[in-house]
Amino acid sequence: MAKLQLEQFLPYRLNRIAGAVSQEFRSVYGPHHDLTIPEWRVLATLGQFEAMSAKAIGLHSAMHKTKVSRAVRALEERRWLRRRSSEEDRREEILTLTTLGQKAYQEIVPKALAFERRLLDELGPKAERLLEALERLEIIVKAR
Amino acid sequence: MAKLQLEQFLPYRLNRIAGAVSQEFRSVYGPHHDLTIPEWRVLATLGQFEAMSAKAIGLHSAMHKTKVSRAVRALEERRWLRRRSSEEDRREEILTLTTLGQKAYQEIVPKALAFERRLLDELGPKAERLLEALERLEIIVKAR
DNA sequence: AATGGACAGTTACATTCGTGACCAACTGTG
DNA sequence: CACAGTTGGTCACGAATGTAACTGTCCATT
Repeated sequence: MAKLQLEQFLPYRLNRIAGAVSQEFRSVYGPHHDLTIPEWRVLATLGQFEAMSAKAIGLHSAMHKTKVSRAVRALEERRWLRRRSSEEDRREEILTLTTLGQKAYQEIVPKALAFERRLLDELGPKAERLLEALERLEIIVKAR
Repeated sequence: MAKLQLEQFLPYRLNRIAGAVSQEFRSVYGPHHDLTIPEWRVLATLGQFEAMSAKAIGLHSAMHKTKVSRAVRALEERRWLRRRSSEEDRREEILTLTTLGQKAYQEIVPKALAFERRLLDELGPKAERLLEALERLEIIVKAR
């Protein structure tokens, strides 16, 4: 009689751990800035690339276009980003962070990096291996 | 000016990969059995432990009690599990798989294990490292 | 230049999910 | 044994998410 130990099963473990890490990470930007995960991803992408369309943000941060659309509107209402329609293609809107948005980004990034470093430090020598394996796993899963 | 590469950022990568793996895995049991993830987890837990309360299932499979409640009802309506109230504590219900549920479990488990093995095989020697690191990471994150 | 298909982004609708209130049953303290 | 607090499970509600339809724009073909 075949059995499976759920707590050892890779898809389950990945989900569980990813959820726990995200939850923890949320306590980095949550209390001070009250961001959702989609909003954080949009902020992070715009902080990284300066100007970008919603479509491109979705591609880069692996989010559905409606998710991006809502996160963008939320950040816009917060005056953290601005949109202007593109010259070349008036269907798309070029999004950029406002000064306020940049300030928030600059506040959060060091905390985010510190959070990540703390995790990796606690992992010690296993950290390097984890990152390598994740890289490979990402490629494997993408290739389907 | 501090920057952060979202695509390299650990919480994001974990989420992304976990989601992709789950998505892929869903194609193992999805088409034939049309299960949601919570339903799969309940099934897997009962298949593993024979008899269990909803509370215990939630603890073991890391699900909110309402999620468990709904998944249990769905499986019950499908006649995959049965409930009887406990003798010792009449608040709780002891859940067990029906013959039908066991049959489904027996069908899915080999596919699930094959799916996992295929992933680990493709990871090659990195697989061992990944599992070790995940184990450690799980402990670290739980300890907060 | 006109038309049809593709595409960026938004909106409406249905589904899923978590929070909090709730009920029934247990447990401990007096 | 009475009462207060706790616990297992469900339900109602609001928030978040995905699917599908829709609007406006672009572009290829005629």
